[in-house]
Amino acid sequence: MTTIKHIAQQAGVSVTTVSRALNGYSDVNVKTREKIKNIAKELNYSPNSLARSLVKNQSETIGLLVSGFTKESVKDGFTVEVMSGINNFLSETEYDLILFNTDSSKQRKKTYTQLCKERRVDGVILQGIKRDDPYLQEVLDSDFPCVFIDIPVSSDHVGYVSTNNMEGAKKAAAHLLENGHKEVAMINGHEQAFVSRERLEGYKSALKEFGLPFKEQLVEDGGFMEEEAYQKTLSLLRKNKSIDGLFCASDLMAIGAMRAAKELNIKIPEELSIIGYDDIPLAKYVSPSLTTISQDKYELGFQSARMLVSMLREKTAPEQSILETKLIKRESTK
Amino acid sequence: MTTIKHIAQQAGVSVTTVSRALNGYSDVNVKTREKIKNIAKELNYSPNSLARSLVKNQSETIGLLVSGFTKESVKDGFTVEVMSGINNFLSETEYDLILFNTDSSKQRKKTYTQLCKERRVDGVILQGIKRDDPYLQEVLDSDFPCVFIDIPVSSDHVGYVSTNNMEGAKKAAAHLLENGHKEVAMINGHEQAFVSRERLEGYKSALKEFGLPFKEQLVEDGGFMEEEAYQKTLSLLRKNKSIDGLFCASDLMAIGAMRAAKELNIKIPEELSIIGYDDIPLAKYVSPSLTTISQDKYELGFQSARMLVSMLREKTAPEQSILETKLIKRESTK
DNA sequence: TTGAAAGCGCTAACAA
DNA sequence: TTGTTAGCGCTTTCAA
Repeated sequence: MTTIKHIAQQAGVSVTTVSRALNGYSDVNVKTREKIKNIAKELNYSPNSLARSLVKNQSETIGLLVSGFTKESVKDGFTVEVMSGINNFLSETEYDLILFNTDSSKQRKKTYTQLCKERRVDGVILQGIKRDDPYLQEVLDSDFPCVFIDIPVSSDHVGYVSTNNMEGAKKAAAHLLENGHKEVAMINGHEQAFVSRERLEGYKSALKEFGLPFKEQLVEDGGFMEEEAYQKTLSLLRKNKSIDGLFCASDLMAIGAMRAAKELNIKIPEELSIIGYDDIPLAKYVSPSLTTISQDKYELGFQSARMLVSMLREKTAPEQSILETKLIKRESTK
Repeated sequence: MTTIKHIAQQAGVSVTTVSRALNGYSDVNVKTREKIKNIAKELNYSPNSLARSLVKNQSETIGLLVSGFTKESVKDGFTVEVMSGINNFLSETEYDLILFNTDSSKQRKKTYTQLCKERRVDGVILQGIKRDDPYLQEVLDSDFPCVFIDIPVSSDHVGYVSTNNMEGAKKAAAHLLENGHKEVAMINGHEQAFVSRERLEGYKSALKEFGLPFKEQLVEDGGFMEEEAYQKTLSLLRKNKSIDGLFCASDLMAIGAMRAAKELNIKIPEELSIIGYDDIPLAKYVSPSLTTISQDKYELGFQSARMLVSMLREKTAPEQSILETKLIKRESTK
């Protein structure tokens, strides 16, 4: 493999000059530069980014820590769309993405920060980490430039991008209440998700606005999983015959809920309106198609990458960015 | 940031000894090792993988070149599932994944091989590259250990994993023909996809087996896109009223085709049977649910990672691995 | 405009 | 069992 040493030899100059010529420094003779560039091309030279990173002490890589990249959770295209946004922004920069799998056994031995430190990534994007994740604090304690997705935590080196979950959930519940539903239940995600807390607040807030009491027994956690939501909905509907509206904190769970309703011969939306959250690709295609709160997953990724790169390049302070949601009316609600 | 130098100082030994102790070499005194390990922990030491890679001339990273990681193509979860398989295998190894975006403008300046060479990746997995991609040859000409997904090309440093597209397509067409369909059309992908050729062959082969002639005018390319398939199906059905079966080379296209049929008030499957290819998550949920040929996308990724790692670690020869497909009977075919 | 020299953090002969 | 030395490929002072 060709190195600048080889080029220097061929060109009869020092490695310093080669380095300068190839990196576009101005203080090098035009002819020398041309000569060097030609030789480099001839020799099919590729700079060794490892060597460069080592001396410059920056790797031009960004670490991506995602959970939810498992076989099962591929279905709700959430993580992918986020990644697609990140990827698209980064593709216009000098940074490459290095993917760390947080579900691996490797991860259990090496903490997130260890992984990042070893690879000397310049910054990190985190998505899908739970509130009780033991390593979350570690990341905060480190001094890695970080952007969290959907984790409203920040410090001098940590920013986040999220959507307005509280408003979104409120919109969802309000949509049902506006249309005359009186007994609106909720299938939430799980205790350890930041967004779940916020969405619960939104739901409560809507109830309050419509002068309805919050009833504990109408809220269940579905763990963001279709099957679990199906089970919970089943028991919810069996126990509370008067439920006429159901807000699910994810589309996948809403799909599970729809299945439960069908099984109980409850007509959607005539007897029960169901509204989801996320607007995943599936939502449009299920039958009846799913009314939902759309969040811009691509933008979530795109913005987090943008923020991180800005922190790295322009030394800007981390921000707290909140994206808005949108109600998408389809067939599953009256 | 702590280095082995610091540790060496603290421990009163040479850096060599530290290196050996930390890397688990046997020729180091137990007490010295313990001492060094303790100091390392105390100082919160993290090895610098860049330095190590530089000297060892291997980076323990695998490059992933995917196309189809754009905002639009997220819908058919194909790429994601493949990535999930790759990721899952690699998470049990020492390798990390570095993601190169092939749709970027950066890519136009730097070829795939350049990206890989600069980052000194140990091997590469390629997916979604077209036959006419100018860089494909370059990869072949290089000496990077490579595994292609769905590109049946191999050499002494290139293996591939694919599914039996010919058989799969044949199964699809045969499924329609067996059930009495006489005029079976096909919406294929595009000219530049390896799999499209093979699937066309499978389709022809089934026709032949059932003693039916191949009719050029019954085959159109839908570019693997829902919208395009919708358009093509529309014109196909308008021109050929006798079509009673349709084989689409991807589920997404089949979904587009279903929409076209609905628009023309053609009943599925009573008047027209439609069969897809891939078995993406959507397939089960559309209405009527889509009969399709399932390919194991996760396995595609998993196996390619497995092969590559085996090539890297055990210096095994690249293989040609072909996975089988499975007919999934649902409601869209009689 | 160019080069010599030092060094980024690590590994690996080789010698002791 | 340990240390000395050289070197991976590059950038960056500093001096010429």
